[in-house]
Amino acid sequence: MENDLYNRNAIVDRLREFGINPTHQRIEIAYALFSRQEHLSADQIMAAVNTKHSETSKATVYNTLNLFVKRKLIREVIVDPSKVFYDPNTHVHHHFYDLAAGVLTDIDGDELHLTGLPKLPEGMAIESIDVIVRIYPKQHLNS
Amino acid sequence: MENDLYNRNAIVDRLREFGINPTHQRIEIAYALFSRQEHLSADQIMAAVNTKHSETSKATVYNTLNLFVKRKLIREVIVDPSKVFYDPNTHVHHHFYDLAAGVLTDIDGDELHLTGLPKLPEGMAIESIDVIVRIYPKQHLNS
DNA sequence: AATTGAGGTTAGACGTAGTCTATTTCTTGG
DNA sequence: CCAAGAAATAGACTACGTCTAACCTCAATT
Ligand SMILES: [Mn+2]
Ligand SMILES: [Mn+2]
Ligand SMILES: [Zn+2]
Ligand SMILES: [Zn+2]
Repeated sequence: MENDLYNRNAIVDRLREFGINPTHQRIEIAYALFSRQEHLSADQIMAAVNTKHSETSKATVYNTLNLFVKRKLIREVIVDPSKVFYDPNTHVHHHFYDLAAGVLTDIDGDELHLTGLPKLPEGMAIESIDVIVRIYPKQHLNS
Repeated sequence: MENDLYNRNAIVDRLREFGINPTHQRIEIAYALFSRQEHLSADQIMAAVNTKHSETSKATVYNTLNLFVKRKLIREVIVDPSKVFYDPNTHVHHHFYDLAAGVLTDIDGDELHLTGLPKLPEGMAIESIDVIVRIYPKQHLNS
């Protein structure tokens, strides 16, 4: 993985671009997300970062993810009432959410379009638009 | 409110239509949602139902809301990681979410349209499509 | 080299939405 | 009235996320 776009050197640069001091824990957490390019929960990220030897506390995982979100290095996806997913892809895009597997998949922002958005309530501005397409396996036996 | 569409008699009928045995607590919870026509959290519903004298336990509030959702009498809206909202409006529609106030507002399903939804992953079917437009007051000082 | 202080990490207590369990109460039909 | 299933309940419990207070790291200052 020498010329991986998401090697640790590239990640250090990326953190700096976003005004984030690249500490060891921050690099590992960013690496977990960017090298996989998947949607992970805080839990999954903590597990990924602590596989070899326990390096990072729960507090740091949450501190770091919240910092990354605030600096817009990553994005939060809220689809499951029981946990937040973190998304290394900050391009405009949307999501399939597989209800059976609990897995998110990207829908390209160039494919899916919205039309007819009504004017906003007075004095309001848009922060973001999230489209979630909830899907399930056809042969799924529902409770 | 004699000829309210959402008086308790109409609600009893509605519960029966959806195969729900209309007990006292279920009627009160449905009434809280349908008479207001607002998006409420479990917490707010419990408060609404227990204003005069405490009639309904937390367990019953959650049992009942989950039953209503399963029978599709109401719908869940997942926009805030800290609580679920319950929506008495089950027509196809979407939502503005005011991040500052924590309040949901409906966007009519006839106004906002989606185009270019890619084909689903193999063997999957759509359960629902949620569009959340997150908005904030323009003069909002961000953290 | 010692001191300082800011930024970062940590363990573990804490808050809290939602679930579960064991028990009690209600309803309904015989 | 009785039996039995359905519903409601208190309160223990779980789990995600936050907070606090102590500790560590490191670079700037003396
Ligand atoms: Mn958050
Ligand atoms: Mn639920
Ligand atoms: Zn994504
Ligand atoms: Zn709605």
